[in-house]
Amino acid sequence: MKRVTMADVAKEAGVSKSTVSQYLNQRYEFMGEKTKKRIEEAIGKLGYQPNMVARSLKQKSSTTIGVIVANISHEFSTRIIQAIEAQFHQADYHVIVCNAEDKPEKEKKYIDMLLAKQVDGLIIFPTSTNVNVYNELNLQDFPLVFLDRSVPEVDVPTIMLDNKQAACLAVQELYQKGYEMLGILTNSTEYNVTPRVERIEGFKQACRKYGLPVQEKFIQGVALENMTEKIHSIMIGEDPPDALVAGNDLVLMEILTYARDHHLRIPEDLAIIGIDDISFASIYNPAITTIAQPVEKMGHKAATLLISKIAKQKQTQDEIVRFPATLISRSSC
Amino acid sequence: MKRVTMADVAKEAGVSKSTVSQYLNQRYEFMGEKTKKRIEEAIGKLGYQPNMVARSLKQKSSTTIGVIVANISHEFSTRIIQAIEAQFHQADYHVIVCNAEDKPEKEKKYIDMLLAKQVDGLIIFPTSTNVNVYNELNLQDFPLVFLDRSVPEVDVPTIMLDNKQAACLAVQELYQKGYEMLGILTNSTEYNVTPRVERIEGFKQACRKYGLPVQEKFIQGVALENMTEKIHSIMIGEDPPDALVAGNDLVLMEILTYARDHHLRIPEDLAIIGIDDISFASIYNPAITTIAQPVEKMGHKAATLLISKIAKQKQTQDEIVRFPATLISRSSC
DNA sequence: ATGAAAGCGCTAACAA
DNA sequence: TTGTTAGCGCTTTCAT
Repeated sequence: MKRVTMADVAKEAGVSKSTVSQYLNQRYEFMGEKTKKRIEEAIGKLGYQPNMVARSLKQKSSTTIGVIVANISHEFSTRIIQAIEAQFHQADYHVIVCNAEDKPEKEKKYIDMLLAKQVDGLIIFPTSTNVNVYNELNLQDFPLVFLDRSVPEVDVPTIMLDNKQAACLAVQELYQKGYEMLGILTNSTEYNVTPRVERIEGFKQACRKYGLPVQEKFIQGVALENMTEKIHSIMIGEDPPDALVAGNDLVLMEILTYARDHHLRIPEDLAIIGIDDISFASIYNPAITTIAQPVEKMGHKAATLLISKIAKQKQTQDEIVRFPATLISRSSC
Repeated sequence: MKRVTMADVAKEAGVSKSTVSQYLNQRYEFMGEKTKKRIEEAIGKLGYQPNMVARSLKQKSSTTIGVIVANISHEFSTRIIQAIEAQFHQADYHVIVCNAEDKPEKEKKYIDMLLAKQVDGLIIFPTSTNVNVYNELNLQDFPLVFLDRSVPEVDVPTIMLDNKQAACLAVQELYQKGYEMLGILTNSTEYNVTPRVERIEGFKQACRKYGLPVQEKFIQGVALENMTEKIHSIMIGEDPPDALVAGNDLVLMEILTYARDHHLRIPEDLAIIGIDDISFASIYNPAITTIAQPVEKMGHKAATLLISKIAKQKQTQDEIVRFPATLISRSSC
């Protein structure tokens, strides 16, 4: 497994390394046709492959960026990563994806590793606890973009859903369908994760707007492990809600599982709307109404934003870009 | 954004670069306590972060491996990638994931890019058309492992499902539930993609074993775009099958969508078993029986195998490791 | 116990 | 038009 280097090509072609380098970097301007041809042949004959590591060392750019996702198990995460990857692939960048599993220490560790690998930029779904780390990066003018969540203390361009509007859309739909006592369930709000907090807030605002009662006991941010239990306590109480908003795909699964296990008919016994349009919502029986994030657009935007930051094109950047959610109305409510 | 180098640390600590390097690589043996302390302090003070690119250039190892997945849109792909990533993370490797989108040219391009980046190894879901490329890698003793699909012409360790057994399991379950006319649908078999071909083969063998009729018209490998049409032609024909095996998750979605649109009751009008246990199968109404791949085990095995290959520990390696599928029986059939 | 120096494969002035 | 040379930041003999 011996690698062919530029020197080998140079020797084979009877020219110097620099000439080969010129050739590889398309600086043909002052290059003789015959030289070009000979280098071309030498490369072909030896099966030369440039060594990006050496190139990176010199150029101080790895044409690689890192994505640190808070939790890969949401369909939203994998889908937006695909969109991001597609965009960077076009720009000839590679993407290293890291899953922080909602753990700030892991996030920190990944940031360090990625920086050590000289990535040219970072897209982070921030856990909020590493504020000093983010600020440090920012101070050094390191290309950084936040996704999905915002960190008020840090001045970094952020791509996220208009969460309040999303929750509002859900409430509106339920209101219009005639439901009167709504609830919303999200993952734990312990760490003030933006989407959860904002969706709950939007939910409340919308309820007030439509004159619906706001029952705190039906508005819960609770860890997934305890979700079933929480749902149960809500549903067996006096005057249970007639409609529930699922804060994300995983919560939706919990609710559907509960509904099935307890023979709740959807939407007769309980109407459901899920925030995040997941693949099976449309084929579920009955089809589940959802609030969709414009995932591709968001991934695309995050990627192009980072690319432009890397290119130092200090183009005017809105600090936070909020994308609108759309309602995908189906039979479940 | 000025990076601190080893030279800076050396100066700050009043020692030479080599000593700092020793320190970083834990070669403390002959190092004075005071020197150690001073280097430690200098690193802390300057906030030094080693440059992995420089290190990689010297060491000829990037502590990065590449995974080229044939098609990321299968839940199987994303889940097994997670398992692989988890394993490499433990070994302090980074993983670059590339999606070949079932296109051999893209696969080839990714292989070249990853090699240029000096990845230490590759896990590939092979498209079969790049046989010469695989052989070249193999010839050079480049650490390579195949996943999900085998390539007969190439002698590379391969981790895959025991596809025949999987299909057999599906048929057995349907047979035992009393179904008599079975069919199986997979993605296009045009390129002889191992799982599709083998699942069909296993299906046929099992049907014969149980004395069930083998109707070629109910055994189809067809592109996803044309799946609905194909299902329709099968179901409206004379004596349609009373049970269908879905070759993978995407096919299952197609069948379920069709069933819903045409008001086929499951399992009364049509029983269904899906190969690949996807998250929503259990909460579907009715719950869908599936054949599960031991995804985590497979990812783990692929990763450890590659790691051991990288470590040149020429441990005895079975050329192809086939993992058994398991039946997850639910109400749908 | 620590330092000097060579070199990994490439790029980019600057010479020629 | 092409070659010479000096690094990029690190590791690793080999001296000292």
